[in-house]
Amino acid sequence: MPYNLLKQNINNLVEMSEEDINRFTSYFKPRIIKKKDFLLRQGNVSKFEGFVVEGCFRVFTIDDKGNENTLYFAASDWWLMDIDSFTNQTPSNLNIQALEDSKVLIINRTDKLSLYQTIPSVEKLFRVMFQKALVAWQRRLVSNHCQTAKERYQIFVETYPHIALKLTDKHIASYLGITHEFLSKIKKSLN
Amino acid sequence: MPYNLLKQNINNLVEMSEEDINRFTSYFKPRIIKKKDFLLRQGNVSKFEGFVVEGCFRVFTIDDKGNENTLYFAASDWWLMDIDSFTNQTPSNLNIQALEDSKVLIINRTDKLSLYQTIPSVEKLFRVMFQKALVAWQRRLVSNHCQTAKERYQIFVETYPHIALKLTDKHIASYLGITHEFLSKIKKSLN
DNA sequence: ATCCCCGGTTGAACAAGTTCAACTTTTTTG
DNA sequence: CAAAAAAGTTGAACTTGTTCAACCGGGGAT
Repeated sequence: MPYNLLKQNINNLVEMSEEDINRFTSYFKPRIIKKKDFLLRQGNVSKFEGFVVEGCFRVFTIDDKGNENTLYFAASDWWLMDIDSFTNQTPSNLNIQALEDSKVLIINRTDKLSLYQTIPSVEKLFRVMFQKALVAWQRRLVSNHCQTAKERYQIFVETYPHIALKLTDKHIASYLGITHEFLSKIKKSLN
Repeated sequence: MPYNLLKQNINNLVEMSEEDINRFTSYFKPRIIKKKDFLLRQGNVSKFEGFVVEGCFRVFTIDDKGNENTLYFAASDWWLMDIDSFTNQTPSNLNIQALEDSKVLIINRTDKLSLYQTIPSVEKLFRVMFQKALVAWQRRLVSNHCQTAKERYQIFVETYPHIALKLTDKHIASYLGITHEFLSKIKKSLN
C-alpha cells in the first residue's frame, strides 16, 4: 500500500482529518520510473509534484559552465518538486532523475491548485512542509560556509547512511559542491 | 503609516480580503530598535516574528570556532524571523541585530498561532511566503557552489545596491562566506 | 564472452581562499 | 576635539580545493 507511506508522512507534518487526508491523497497517481529516466528535465515546465514511495532520485542543475550541482537526493518518504517552475510555470532549472527503478505518487498541478482552495488543511500541510524545508536549507548554507568539504562529507554519510549507499561518489561530490577527484582524496585521507 | 507598507507587502504575496488584512495586521505592534541593539540573541527562544518598516538588520550565527556567518540582511519591506526557534521553541542559533536605528512591526507567537486558526488566508500567506523564500535559498546554495567569491560579490552589490550601501565589508564578507581580508583583495582586483 | 564505458584513483601543477601580523583610515564615543 | 575602537588594506606563507591527464577495474550492453 504505497498510499500508507504518504498518509503517514502527512500525519507527521500536521494534524489532518481522516477524511481530508483520504480526499487529498486520492488525487495522487502511482507512477514507475526506470533507473536513469527523468521525471523532469531542465528547460521544461513542471506540471506536477511527487512523493517517493520506493527507490531514489537526484535533483540537480547544470550551469553555464557545464557543472552539475545536486540540490538534494530524494529516497523513499521524500517529496520531489521544482517549486519555482511549478508555481510560476517558468522553464525549470532542475533535472529530476531516478538513480534506480523507483515508484512515485504524482499529483498534477491543476488538481493541487484546486485542492488548496477546497481543503484548507492542505494549505497548512504545505505551509508546515515549506517551513521545515526552509530551516534545513538555511542550515545547509551555513554548513557550507563554516565547514570544510571533509567535515561536510562525514556529516552527510553519518546523517544519510542509507541514501549514501545508493550514490556514486560523483553524485555525493556534486551535492557537496566539490569535484569528484577531491572527494576521492578526502576518502583516502580518512583511512 | 507603517502599516501600509506591511499591507502592501502582503498584497503582493496573496489575494486577501481587506477585512482579513486589517484584522491580521492589527496584531502587529510597532517597535523601535536602536543601532547595534538585538531583536534576538543566540541561545534565547524566539517569541515573535517581525516586519521591517525602516532601517536594516543583520541575521547571523556564530559557530563553535567563533566564525560569524550572515544568513541574510533585512531592510525595509523584509520579514524577520527565526523560523526554527519560533516554531519549535528551541534555543535560537541566530542573532538579529539592527545595523542602524530601525522600526519594526512585531507579532507575538501566541497571536500568530491563533490567527493561523481563525484566519485561513494567513495560512496561505505564509505558505506562499515560505515557498518563495525556499526557492531563493536553493538558488543561493547553487550560486555558492558554482560561482567564485568574486562573482557572488558582484551579483550581490548589483542585486541589492541600496542594502549594500548600508553594510560594512565585514558584513558582506560574512554573507558571502569569505574572510573580510579576501573581500578587500577582491575589491582591489575590480579596479 | 567481449568490449567498452563509466566510475574511481592518483599525481603534479595550479587557482582560490585563509591566516596572521602590521599598518592606515574611518567612525564612535567620552 | 581627542582618544580609542572599529573597519579596511596589504603582503607573505599557508591550506583547501581544482584541473588535467593518465591509469585501473568492474558492470552493462550486445
